[in-house]
Order: sequence, then structure tokens, then C-alpha cells
Amino acid sequence: MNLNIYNTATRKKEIFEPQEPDTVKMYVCGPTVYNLVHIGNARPVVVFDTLFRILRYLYKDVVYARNITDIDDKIMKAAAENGEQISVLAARYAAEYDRDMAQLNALQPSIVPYATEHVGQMIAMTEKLVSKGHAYAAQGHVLFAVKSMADYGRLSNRSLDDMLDGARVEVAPYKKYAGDFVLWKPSAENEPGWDSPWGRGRPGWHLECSAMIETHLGNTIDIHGGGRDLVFPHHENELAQSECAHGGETYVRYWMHNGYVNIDGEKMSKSLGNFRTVRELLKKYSGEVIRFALLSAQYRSELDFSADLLEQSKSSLDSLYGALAKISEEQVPEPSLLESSAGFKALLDDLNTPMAVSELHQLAKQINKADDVKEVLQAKALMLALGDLMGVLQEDPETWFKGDSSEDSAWIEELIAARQQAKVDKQYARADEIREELNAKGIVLEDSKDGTTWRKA
RNA sequence: GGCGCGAUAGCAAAGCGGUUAUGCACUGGAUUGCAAAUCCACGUAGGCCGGUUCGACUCCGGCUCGCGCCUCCA
Repeated sequence: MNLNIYNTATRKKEIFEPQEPDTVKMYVCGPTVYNLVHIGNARPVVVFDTLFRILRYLYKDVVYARNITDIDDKIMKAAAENGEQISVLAARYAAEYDRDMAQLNALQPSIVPYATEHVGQMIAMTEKLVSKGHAYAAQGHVLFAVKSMADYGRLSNRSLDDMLDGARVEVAPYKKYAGDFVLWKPSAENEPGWDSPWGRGRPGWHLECSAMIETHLGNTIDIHGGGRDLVFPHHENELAQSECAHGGETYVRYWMHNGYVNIDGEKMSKSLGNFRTVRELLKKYSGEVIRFALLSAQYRSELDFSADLLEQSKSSLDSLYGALAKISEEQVPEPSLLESSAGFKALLDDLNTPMAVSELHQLAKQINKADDVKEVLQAKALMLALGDLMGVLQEDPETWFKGDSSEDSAWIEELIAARQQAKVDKQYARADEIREELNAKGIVLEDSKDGTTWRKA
């Protein structure tokens, strides 16, 4: 019963073994809070939340940290634009992010560190890097000297020469070497800043994660996750800073990166403007549908996001919940039952969620065919247990189909009763009229031998 | 220029060197007063060209096309 993880650093699938038995330390890069997040930002959250759920099942202690970047030039720009305090704007969007992610059934991480609360540690790490000869101060900046690290570039598998070959940016005059990156930069009077040995300034982007990991999780962590676009430069530079600051100690044992969410075959990104916010999608689809859509492909492959995908996800969930709705009893599955299931094994194989979903459907079919009571109960228990690991199917089926509006359903019941009477009276035209009336309002009626029930379309 | 990923049936998406993936949609049937839900039936899919093999969607090589990173980005 091994968990297999594809490690970006080795470009291979590996058996996962935490550094300390029973304890897993995981860190995932969170958002820079200056606007609402888009569905591409949500993918790592859902993917690593799923991993978090699996890890919690497998290990006694799982410490999962996901940061909030609340100091950044983009935040400064957005705050300046609407004449707002940076901290106010950041706090607002951090709260919006929380709200959206909760809708996606993402559990709260164990730790949510904020960058601005770790500036002291960032300065300390920078000083350490300067004193060890890995960084230098120049014109109020402090830069990391990439040439001071022998194997810089190993995570993203590129050499310094190759990188600079394709460079599309002008080299800042204070850099000794074109590939050097900023640890600390000066702030103007009207910009937020912190006092430091190099004057008033603020941290470079990569530094915060290194400092927060060091503070909360230690020098070496088991898993570091994020989107593919973070491999270079963000994670490469984090690795450089941390390992150089810690005398070469391993920074991360397993690097994991999720593939992009695409729109029309192209990467969704804020700069391209082709993004869909989670908030916008939540107006039309439940968080669970969105989550299910994000899990419909294995996390490392690209995922083309479309209305069609959401519709298919909705239909699939309807059919899974439909099976669950058929049985009222619940039972907890034997661990052996879950652990020997194909879906569980699939999840342990580098989070093969499509295959796990496939088993959910097979279990639903088993329930629908309903010949043996014990078998049916087991199938339901397994569905719920697998669903729990993926963060789906945990809602009460009745709520799933009817929504939470129990108080305004009386009129539906009245119409159903009226239709029932019409049927008894053989007034089928009237009965169909009522069905149509409800249909028009998005209510679907389902007759069965036990009477008529309804659900939202 | 360097590094990397992908191409599976209408759509989405997996495993696997030889035996039905799975879902959504469509069509036919059962069921129903009519529906819905459900069940049954139905798709030789695997970019192109070679090679290895008794046998390749699956391994190897080439080609074509698409995408990404090398700049802020999940």
C-alpha cells in the first residue's frame, strides 16, 4: 500500500516515504491576493487538497501549509489604483479566496502563513546568504548570486547558459550576473517597506516561501507543490536560497507540479486575460461540480476548461448521487475494503483521479442493479469513502437534488398533490400541465411506485 | 536557440504488449398514463511513416501538428 508520487526533481514516479515516519510536511504555494482567483489558481488547491486527504488517511500527522502572499508589486499597484491600504486590500482578497476555496470543498490547511508576518525571518535568511557569499548588496538591492551554487538549475533541468540564451528581459544594471535574482529590493517613500540592513525595502518574491517553510516546517520538507509555471523561476530560486542558507541540506524531498488549466487549448492566465474566475463559475455551478471537473483529468496533464466539461461533470455527479439516494442506511467501510479497491489504489498511484472516478461509477451501477442488500451497502460505503478522499459526494443526496431551500418547497408539494389528484381522476392533460409548469421553473418530477418526488434540473 | 509536455472514439479521460476502461451525449429496447430515473443493447478509438515482436494504442526511431517554460503567473 505505497503512495507513488511523480517527483519533478527526478522526473520519475517514486514511492513516497516521509522523512519521519508517521509525519508528513507539505507546503503548497498559495495566492497573491490582489483580485479574485481564477479556475487555474483553483486547480492546485483542489489537487493538493486531495493529496492532503489521502495523506491524512495514510499518516498520523500531516502538516499542510499554504501561504498567502500579501506583499507584492501587483498588490501595491491594485491598492494604489483604488486608493486603498495594501493591508486592507490584501485582507479582503484573502477572505474572498478562503470563501471560494471552501466552496470547492478544500479543507483548511494546518497552517496559513502570511508573508508580511515573516519579514524578520526573510531578512535573517538574506543576511545569512550574504555572509556565506551566496548573495551581495548593490544599490539598495540584495541579489542572490546564482553562480555561487554549483547545481543551480537542477530542478528545472536547465543550465545557466541555456537560460540566458532565451532571456527576454533586460538585465538590471545592479546585477553582477544576468541570472541573479532579487532577495530584497528598496522601497520608495510612498511604498510599503521594512527597515533592513540595506535600508528600507521589501522582499523579493521567492524569499517568502523559503522563510515560511523554515519557520513553520523546518529545513527539509517532504512535499512542495504548486502549478507547473512555478518550477522556474520560483521553485528553482526557493531551492537555491534555502539550500545555500542551510549548508546544502535538502530543501524538498518530493516536488509536485500540476498541469495548466487551458481555455481553447491555451494556458489560462491573468496576463493573457483569458481567465474565468471561480466566483463567476460558482454562480452557475456548485463548487462540487467545479471540483469534480478539476479532478476529471490526472493532475499533471493539461485540462481544457469549458462549459461542456462542467455540464458533463454535473451529469456525472447527478448519476452518482442518484445511486446514493437509493439507500438510506449508511455504514462505515472496512479499511480492508477501501484499501483493496481499485479506486484507492488508483489514488495512491500519483493521484489517478480519473480512474478512481471510474470506480465510483461502477459502484453506482452496482447499487442501481441492487440484488444483494449487503453488497449494496458495501458499495455505498465504498463510494462515500472514496468520495471523501477526493472531496466529493459528501453532501446529503436530498440536498444535492433539492438544494437547501426546504422552506420554499411547500408550493412544489402542493402542485405535486394537485397533480396526484388529477392522475387519480384520469385528468392526464391537467397532470402534464403541472409537470410542464414545474419544468419551466427548473423542477423535475419523478414518479415511482412509492409516489412522486422532485429535484432541481 | 535551450529544456519539456502532449496527440485515444461526437466530447471528456484512463489502464494495458494479446482479454469490455469509465463517464457524458446520441440511437434502439424494457419500464412509465406521459415523463424522469434506472436497466439492457449499441462505438475494432488510439496523428502519420517505419522498426522490434507470434502479436503494439501500449516499446524504439523519424515526421507532422499543438502546447508550455526560459519574464509576472497556479
